[in-house]
Amino acid sequence: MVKITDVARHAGVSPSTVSYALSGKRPISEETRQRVEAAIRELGYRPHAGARALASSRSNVLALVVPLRAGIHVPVVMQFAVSVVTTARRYDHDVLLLTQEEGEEGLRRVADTALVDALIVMDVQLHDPRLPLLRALDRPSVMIGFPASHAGLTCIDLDFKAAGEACVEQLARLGHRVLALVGSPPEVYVRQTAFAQRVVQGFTAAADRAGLASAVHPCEAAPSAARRIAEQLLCEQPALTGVVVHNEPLLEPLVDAFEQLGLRVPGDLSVTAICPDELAESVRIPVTSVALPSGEIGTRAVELLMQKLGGTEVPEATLLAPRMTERASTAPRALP
Amino acid sequence: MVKITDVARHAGVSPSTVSYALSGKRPISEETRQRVEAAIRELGYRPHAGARALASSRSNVLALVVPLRAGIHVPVVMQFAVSVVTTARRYDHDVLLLTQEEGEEGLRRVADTALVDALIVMDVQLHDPRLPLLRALDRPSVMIGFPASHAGLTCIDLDFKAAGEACVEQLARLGHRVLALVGSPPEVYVRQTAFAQRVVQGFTAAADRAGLASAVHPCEAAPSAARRIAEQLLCEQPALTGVVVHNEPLLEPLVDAFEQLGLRVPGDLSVTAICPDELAESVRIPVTSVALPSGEIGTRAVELLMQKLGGTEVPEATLLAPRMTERASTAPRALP
DNA sequence: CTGAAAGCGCTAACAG
DNA sequence: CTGTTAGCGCTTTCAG
Repeated sequence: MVKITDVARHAGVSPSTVSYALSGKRPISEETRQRVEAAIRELGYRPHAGARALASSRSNVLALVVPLRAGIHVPVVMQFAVSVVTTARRYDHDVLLLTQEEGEEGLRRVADTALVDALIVMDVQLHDPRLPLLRALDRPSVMIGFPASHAGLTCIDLDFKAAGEACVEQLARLGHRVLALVGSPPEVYVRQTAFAQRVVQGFTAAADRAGLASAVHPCEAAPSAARRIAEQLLCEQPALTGVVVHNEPLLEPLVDAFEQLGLRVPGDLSVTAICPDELAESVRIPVTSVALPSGEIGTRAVELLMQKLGGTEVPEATLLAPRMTERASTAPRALP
Repeated sequence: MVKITDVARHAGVSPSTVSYALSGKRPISEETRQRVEAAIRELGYRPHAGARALASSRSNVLALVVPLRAGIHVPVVMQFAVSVVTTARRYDHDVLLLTQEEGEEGLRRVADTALVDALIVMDVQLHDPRLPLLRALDRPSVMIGFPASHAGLTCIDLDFKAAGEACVEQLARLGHRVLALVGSPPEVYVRQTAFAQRVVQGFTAAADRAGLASAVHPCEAAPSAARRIAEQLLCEQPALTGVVVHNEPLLEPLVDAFEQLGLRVPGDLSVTAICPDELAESVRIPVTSVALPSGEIGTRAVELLMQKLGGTEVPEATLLAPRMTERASTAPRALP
């Protein structure tokens, strides 16, 4: 293995000069830098990550904790993970993958052994048991999602309440008076995942404000549930003309189910969703939607972490404003 | 930060004794071990990962390279990643997440900097550009999937050829004489992903052997493609009664499309698939399928790597035998 | 702008 | 069964 002293000797400089040439932490004359770089290239030198971590107390590794639970949409998690890795690499960091299953002990382990410099935690619950730990850890962290109280923590997420409102307002603007929200699976609400509840809050508040009739239906994510929920909706709200879907796997099957029940989308029923743009676009009838920008959230999460690692203060809460795209699934309410 | 010398002092032993008590690499008297463990607990000691890696030249981290490409089914990748992480933890290892995008340079980087001890590479192509590198690296690796030639490498995967054959044989047994394979998206074949081709080989070979008519149709993964491909199949093979689906996102929509075209499944058309069991079970008409055991493959991949790290020889090729489960989508061919 | 040298915290000979 | 000690390869004062 070629080490820094080999490079130094080859370039006719001291090891510290090589180190500084690499880190840029102090000025190096152009000529010396050239020689060092040449030596590095010729010898194929790669600094040893462990030695570096030991000497500098920085591992240049971030931990990413991904959820495994039922009711979360896998492609969103994956897209998020990819954007975290990609962004981390831009800052010369790598990403260690942890599963939710490892729990608090896992977080403590990677932080206390200095395996990672900082942590990103996904799928935060309203009363997440990891909160006290994250506050106590000597390493910075960013949470995707908002717990009940985030004092002393850094959180980022789509503004799901505003997203729910935006969907309602759009439908209201189109003249719809009776709305329904088809939400996430019941277990997601039971375990108090904040984002699901926030959508409900926004949806209900906006509907009330606009004087619209509204109903909320948590729903299994299985496509087979689509037909059942569609029938139930039409039965309970015969005058229904506007539907908001916050349940990725159900979106396409639900639109199909409506059509099979003889309702044209958007002729009889306007549909909007909160989901990744790619999904909304891929439905047979492209769906008007508020984007779930997993990629952007991942990128921003890493950027926040990098600022914290650099000693910069960052806002405790970052709520991304909803961005709605009109597609083929919404239209003005047909006159009776 | 509490370090090993603190623990040693607190327990009245030498640092090396603490180290050995932790690693078990040499016998420690019961009494001493107790004292050391007590000291560790009382002080909340955690060995520093970097220091450990430097001194032992083992980071206890594995690299996992995940594919990002179009045409791969995200939940399979995710399930695979989770099983790798879970199994790695059982061996006291962590997992560093790399994206395909980083390419060969990424592999070289994490290997040469000693960030990781070993690598797992997914989505291997027939003529994968990473092969020479993996052979040359001084660290062991395991590939998920089989390249054209795997001499000097370790590969593991479902036996996709046998899986394709199993599907045909099952349909043949039920009396079906005209079969079609609805495959992965064209780009998957174009870039020569081995597993997709192997399914085709197995399907075609088994059909020919049994004297059955057969046709292969690569197909986009979008649900919207289902209706189109269904019509095309029936048009080109009017006598079609057996379909093999190797395209996860298309499975449910395709079954729906057949029914909408007036074909009963399994009454008029028997359908089998190669996909994760959970997917096959979740379709409205549960589908007879050969399981894609991502979890098992992940586990086995880690176990192979651990053996290699331990200096044990392992087989170059591990092909998992297909396991077929009969469900509601297959039935004997109706008499004309 | 550059060098010398003291660690970072742990492991693994070596010695007993 | 346990202790002593010499590194592992790099960063970062301190000195010039």
